[in-house]
Amino acid sequence: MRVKQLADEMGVRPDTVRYYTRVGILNPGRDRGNGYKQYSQKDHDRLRFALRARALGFTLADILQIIRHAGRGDSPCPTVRKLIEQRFTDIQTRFQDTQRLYRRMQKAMKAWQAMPDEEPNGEMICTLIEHWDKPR
Amino acid sequence: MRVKQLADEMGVRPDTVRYYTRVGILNPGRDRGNGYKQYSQKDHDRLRFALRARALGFTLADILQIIRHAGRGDSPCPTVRKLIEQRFTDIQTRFQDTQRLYRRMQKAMKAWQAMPDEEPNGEMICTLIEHWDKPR
DNA sequence: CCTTGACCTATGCTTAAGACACAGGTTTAG
DNA sequence: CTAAACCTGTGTCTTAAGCATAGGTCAAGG
Repeated sequence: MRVKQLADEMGVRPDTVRYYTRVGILNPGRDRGNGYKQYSQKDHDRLRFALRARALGFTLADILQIIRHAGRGDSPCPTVRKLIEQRFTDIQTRFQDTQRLYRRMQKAMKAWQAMPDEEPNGEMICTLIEHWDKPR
Repeated sequence: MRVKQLADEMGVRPDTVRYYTRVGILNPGRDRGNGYKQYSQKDHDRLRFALRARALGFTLADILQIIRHAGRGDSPCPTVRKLIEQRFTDIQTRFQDTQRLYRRMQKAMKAWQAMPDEEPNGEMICTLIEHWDKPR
């Protein structure tokens, strides 16, 4: 199986398959003759696993670590439980940051409705941005 | 004024000042003699502006565009109003994506509390991940 | 005068997860 | 047999800095 076929079956782009190959999640052989990568059923299973793990917030480095564990016969589950806690903390932080920014932007856009456009002068580049949060 | 002094005054790292210089937001001169960058009051004002704009969700490319506008004497405000709408849409999308992932992770972690660790077999790498959302 | 150590600087490389560009190879239709 | 459509591998680009490295500067001490 070649890049495009595998990508189409899993609903991703060929570049994603190539990238996962580059980082070592997939290990295709090579077609002697034209040098094209040849993906096996094992690669197919791994890609399916990787996409599910990514949808749960694991990084590709996490996924690689989990696969390596499983490859040595160990149960990867304890690692998985530990890793998802770290990723959960990360997402929590990102969520809060994004929310704060979201609200700040909303507030600014609303305040700007009542403000006129002004020309830049020596000190100020844009009064909207430089005055948006100190209306006093 | 050199890199560190400007960075300290604005509460950022020297690398941030260097990066903003690389992308063209700051334009220091050079100290003949030792070749160190020399930042002026104009750079100081620009950095202050850039940090405020970044805190409102503008990208550095946006900021550069706004500064260029102002440099030609045009009022950058119409551009600013247009750009923040685009960034607001971006953040809205990111906020929703992050929220969805946050909830998915929460759900998975809860479901996993009742699931045992299992060894990997031929098809499965980790049952937690491969079965988390189809409990039948 | 010289040296040690602390601090500072410029430059280039690395990051995450792909997207994109490009030159060339392959396959299918006519 | 050729032209078009499609596919492939490789390399570069993206954000907004963080980090490593090698070397320069400055003050204190001998």
